[in-house]
Amino acid sequence: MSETLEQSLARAAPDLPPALRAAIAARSRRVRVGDGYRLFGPGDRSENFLIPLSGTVRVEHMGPGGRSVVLYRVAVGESCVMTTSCLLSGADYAAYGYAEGDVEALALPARAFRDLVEQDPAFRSLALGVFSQRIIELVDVIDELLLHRVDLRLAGWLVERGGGEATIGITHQAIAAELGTAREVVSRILKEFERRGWVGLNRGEIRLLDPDALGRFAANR
Amino acid sequence: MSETLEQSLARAAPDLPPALRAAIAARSRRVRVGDGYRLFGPGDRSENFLIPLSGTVRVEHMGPGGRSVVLYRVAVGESCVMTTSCLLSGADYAAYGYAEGDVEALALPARAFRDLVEQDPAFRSLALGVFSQRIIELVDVIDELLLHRVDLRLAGWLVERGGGEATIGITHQAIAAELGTAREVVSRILKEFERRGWVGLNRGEIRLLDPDALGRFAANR
DNA sequence: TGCGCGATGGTGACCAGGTCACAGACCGGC
DNA sequence: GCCGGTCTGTGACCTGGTCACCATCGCGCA
Repeated sequence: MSETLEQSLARAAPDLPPALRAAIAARSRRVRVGDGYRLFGPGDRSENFLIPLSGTVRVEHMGPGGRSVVLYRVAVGESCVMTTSCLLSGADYAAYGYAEGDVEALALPARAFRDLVEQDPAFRSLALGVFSQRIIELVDVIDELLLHRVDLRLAGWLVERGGGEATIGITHQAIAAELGTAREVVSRILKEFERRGWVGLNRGEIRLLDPDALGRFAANR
Repeated sequence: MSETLEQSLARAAPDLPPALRAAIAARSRRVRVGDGYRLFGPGDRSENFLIPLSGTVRVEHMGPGGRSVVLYRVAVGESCVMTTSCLLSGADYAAYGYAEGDVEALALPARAFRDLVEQDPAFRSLALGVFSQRIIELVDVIDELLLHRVDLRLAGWLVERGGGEATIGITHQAIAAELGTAREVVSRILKEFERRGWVGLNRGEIRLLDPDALGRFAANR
């Protein structure tokens, strides 16, 4: 891959103005990590504005008891603002970022971020848009946690995550982290779904036998 | 009160550069509402960037079942970004804003907000800072909700809210909304605190008899 | 003054979900 | 084929949320 940063960015974020892509590429470095790699976490001081070129970044919060929730995902061409936020507000990180799939990303240093905000109107609206988006997503997470009824949420999550595919490869523990609940709860509910014939269970995988029934069940919320 | 908007803003936000204060004041209108007034809510289309001059604005999220949580408070000189966020990201409101105390505020229309972001570096950093701050606060709320142990959280909340005062005037229902739990739960726990001699209860008020004990209890988290 | 009504608080019964403890199943490497 | 770690299943138990209902208070008003 002898592609320049700018070319990579053009593929990942074709909507950005070319001048902005050039400006970002000029001050970023390329980061490549494998599936599951921890890109950032509490205590790190590597304040970068991350822009995935391939793969996504899962941003999780971990509470004191070790339980965690997925706050949001950073898709290709979007950007993660957690680190930037903490930098700007002076607070410490409250989140971990993990690679999902092999991730290639641009890392724009905090200094360059500030400069671009000053100089480039398109970058400003990009940054503000991303911040807004994250705020909305966080409120959605809060809504989910308040609403609970884990069985309904799990059913909905399965259908959404399945996205037409017949099988989902994931552990119960990982699902628990997605939903902000405990592993045992996920196991119990999945077992119940299996009894009803909605899913088939194997180690590390879930077969969706009746996505429609799951969808209807989830819609009872 | 024949004070100009600019003078009011100078009192509320003395740290802002005078030129920025003038620019904000020039395009804002003054809003005055009484305690408890609903400043915004889902479905409204009055996109304003609110800057309280006196009183604070409580931003609450309400879930489908009618249960609510306080997301954050906007203090004097700060600003609420919920409406702005929704505007920028195209999503619908997920929150209500209520006046706490008699609130006087500047309302800066969305259009003016965008213009100021473009033109004024100080306003840009103000806006980005506020967004960052809110993100951190939302993650804190998520942390609290995950951690639960409502009795510990309630004890901590009482001490913090009391702030040295001997009495807090508030209903159990309102406390439940603060913590994102149910009224009955608050009543039960407060009753237990009363049995232990930590608080005294009267309709609409809570006397803190032993804040130290409450503090120690909360610290067990 | 006393009546009525809405807001507030108290309580018991019950269910959902989280925690703890532990066992069994599976999987890869040696 | 054995052994370790990882993943899953399950029962016992506790906390918290929901529901139903009543008691009490404050206040306006006949």
